[in-house]
Amino acid sequence: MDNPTMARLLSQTADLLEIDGGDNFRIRSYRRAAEAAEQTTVDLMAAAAETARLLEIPGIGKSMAANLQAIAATGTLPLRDELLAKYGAGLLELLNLPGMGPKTVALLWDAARIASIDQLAEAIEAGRLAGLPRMGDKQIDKLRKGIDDYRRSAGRYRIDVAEEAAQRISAYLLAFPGIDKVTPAGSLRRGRETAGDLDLLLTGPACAPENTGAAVEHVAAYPGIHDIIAKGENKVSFHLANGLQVDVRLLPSASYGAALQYFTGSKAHNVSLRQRALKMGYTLSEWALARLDDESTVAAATEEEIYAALGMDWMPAELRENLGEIEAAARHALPKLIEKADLRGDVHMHTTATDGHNTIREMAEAALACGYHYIAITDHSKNLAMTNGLDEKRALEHVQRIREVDQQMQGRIRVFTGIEVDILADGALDLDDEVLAQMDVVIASVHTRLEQSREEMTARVLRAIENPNVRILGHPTGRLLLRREPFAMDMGNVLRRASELGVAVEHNAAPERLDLNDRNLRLAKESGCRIVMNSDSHDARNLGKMDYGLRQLRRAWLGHQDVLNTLGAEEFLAALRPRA
DNA sequence: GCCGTTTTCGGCCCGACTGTTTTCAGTCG
Repeated sequence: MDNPTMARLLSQTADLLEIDGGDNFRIRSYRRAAEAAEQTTVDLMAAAAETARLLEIPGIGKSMAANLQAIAATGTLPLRDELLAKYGAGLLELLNLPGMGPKTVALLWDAARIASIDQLAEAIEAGRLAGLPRMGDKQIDKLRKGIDDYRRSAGRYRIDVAEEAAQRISAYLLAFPGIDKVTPAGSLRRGRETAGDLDLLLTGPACAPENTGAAVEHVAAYPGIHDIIAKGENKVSFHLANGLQVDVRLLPSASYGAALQYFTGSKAHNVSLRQRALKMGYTLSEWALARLDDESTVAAATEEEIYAALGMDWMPAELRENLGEIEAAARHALPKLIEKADLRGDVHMHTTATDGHNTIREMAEAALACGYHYIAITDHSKNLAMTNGLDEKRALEHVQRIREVDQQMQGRIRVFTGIEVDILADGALDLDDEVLAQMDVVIASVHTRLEQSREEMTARVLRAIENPNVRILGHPTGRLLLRREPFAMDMGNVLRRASELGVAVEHNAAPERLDLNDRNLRLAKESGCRIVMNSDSHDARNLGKMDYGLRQLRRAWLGHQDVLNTLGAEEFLAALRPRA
């Protein structure tokens, strides 16, 4: 069982306890433990053998350690099983409906023995909800609509989808006189891979308190709105046609910093920050940091002054996940994170020889325009027949052409030879070693989805990187690559071995790829594994588009020195595992 | 149930919006 699955069991137990009317602080502990299990780079299955290792994780105490050990040993948690037996599994699904919290779930259960979304839908149609406390016509309509929406899909949205929506809505809002600035907050600002909703903050004269009426009406008139969820004096919430929820907030400029801090989150970061504020005699809200005694404002206009008043350095939004950044900011020891200008090369791209849209020369010119010092051309190998993958003979001819273009560029940019080979089911590569030995950069990637077990998949990749020609492990987790679940691998083992062998691990920059998630990137950093950030471009226009991948690197606290292609051309080649 | 600038007990984050409440509970972020 992996960490996210264990985290889910704890989180469900918290939900069930809440429905059951359990102690709020005990419930919070289960929530906190679930978050800890989700975030930690410790492999909980392995750590379950040693209680001390579990206790080192913040949020895990004696009882939670015992719970994790029970899960590791039996695959289930007794308390959760007990509560599920009492209420049934459908109850947890009810919590997914908008406006449906534990109190309402408990009410529906107590009053009407409703324990699933289907039963709720049936009860609504049969009119059995009328007359229950807090169940007026509007509430029932809201539930009916919520069930429809939930069945239609919901879930989280890829970050580029949210960003595009943010840009369109911003352009509309900025056209209104008196709205000066639109700032996206929330997961979009923190650079997460997905966003559950979109938070937009508005400032300007039209957003001054007591004077927001016209601006609110303008927001509510946005042509892309599917339906309005809520509309107040300083907030409008709505759904777009694709189901994405947008929360627009109108703010006085005096409290812009407090609001930006607050709505950027994450929730865990904010909770910690407010606890810190309380200890210092302050209270922090979305309006201001204020004194507890006389309620006078200490800081509110900018994030910088709020963090400063709390004795901390300002930090980039990507770090705000309550993973130690608050302590680091208080010690004035925040890391200097990698930036776009630090990247000097891109060593994964395709050309017209296989499934790319541009020639070698065109890719080189485009990379030069991006300010890169070097690239590697890494077309597909023969196993990917659908891409016209290169066999041994064509691969050697291609190498020759790459070297010619390298000459033609006259040192303005270096063009390295390379190839992206496929890792076969048994861990062998699909091209001969003599050919691979000709390449500056050999990226080994898993492309085919085989129904292999976690152990088989791990063994397959471990064998592939033993090949001395392999210099970079590509698509290490295959995330979203096949639009299904990522490859299930023992990433801890793979990253550790890659580090020992000097094989670098690729992090793909495209929003639909993002090969390594936050946890795996942190794991790579802890393993001493070198990361290479590539675009995997199939089109010259995508070469410089590294923004999404960069934000993931920053979220994992990676700095310039942690990413291999921040080095110059010759240093980069020298730092890779020596060629066979 | 966790944790320690309140340190082994006694605390544990804050405000807006909604609906149905005649003064507030529940949900959400």
